[in-house]
Amino acid sequence: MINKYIETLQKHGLKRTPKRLEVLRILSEESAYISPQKLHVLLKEKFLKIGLPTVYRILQQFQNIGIVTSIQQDDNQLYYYLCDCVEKHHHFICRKCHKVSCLTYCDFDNIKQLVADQLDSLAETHVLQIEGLCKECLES
Amino acid sequence: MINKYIETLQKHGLKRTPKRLEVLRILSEESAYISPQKLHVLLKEKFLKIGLPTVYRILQQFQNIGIVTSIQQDDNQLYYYLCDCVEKHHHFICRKCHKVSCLTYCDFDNIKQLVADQLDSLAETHVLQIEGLCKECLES
DNA sequence: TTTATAAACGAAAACCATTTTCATTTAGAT
DNA sequence: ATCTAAATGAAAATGGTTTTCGTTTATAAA
Repeated sequence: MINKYIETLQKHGLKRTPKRLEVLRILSEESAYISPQKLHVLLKEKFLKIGLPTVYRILQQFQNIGIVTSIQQDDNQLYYYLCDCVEKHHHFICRKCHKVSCLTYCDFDNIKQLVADQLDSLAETHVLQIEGLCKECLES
Repeated sequence: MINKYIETLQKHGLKRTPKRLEVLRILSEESAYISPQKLHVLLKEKFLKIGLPTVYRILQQFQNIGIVTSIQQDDNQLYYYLCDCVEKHHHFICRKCHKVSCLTYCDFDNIKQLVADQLDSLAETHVLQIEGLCKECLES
């Protein structure tokens, strides 16, 4: 599974460095979104010397090449999660455990049409963030 | 038009201060989203002494009582715009002139159902941000 | 395998939006 | 007119994120 991401790295001219690989490993084993700070703590378990700027750089690069997505929570902080995003879809985020789940849903074609009809405007991008309680958190 | 917002202020126990009224006036004459910094500059044209913390406090309070909405742009900054939001709807934002337009559209009922069906989860909130080019910016 | 080079990285500081603290002022009720 | 909680200004603090720059490393070519 990680191999697919490594290919994406190389396709975009990003070198295959130990730190990038470890970030991929951590993110792929994590079902919840994660803060750069927490990722930094996890990375320090493996690397004696790794700075927070490196973590930020890696996350930004990964976001640029489309293998991570960032979300902004109410605390005005960025969080990140891994998603290949091959097909258009959205994510459901549990506000309690922070788990991110893919939702087979995207209404952008409809939205584009409505924006054209109602506003004579051109919709180019959209971001949909859905939050609530996941199955496990509902049961507990 | 502003009167409605003033009522909302008082309904929520916020005093009718000159600075809050001026913020309402500026926002109601502004069709684009605005940064706290720019709002501060505009407010200083009328008030000799007004601090940035006051601007932030007013915007947060207005957001709490539902008369302004905040959005986060790629520069990691918060911007604000006025909207009464009486009915469920979303906004279209022009990425060039930053104008905010209401769009008669909300698919949340459907989303709730899909989240229940696909994930056995409960969708509680959603944020949809639609960006593109408005009519004027398309023509120019 | 060695070498060359651009990319990656660490350390430290800078940046800057936002928040907090606290003393003073003010809006609105009595 | 008086009172009191809310609002505000000033200054500093906070803290997430970015920049700078010198050093190291991944990778391709020799």
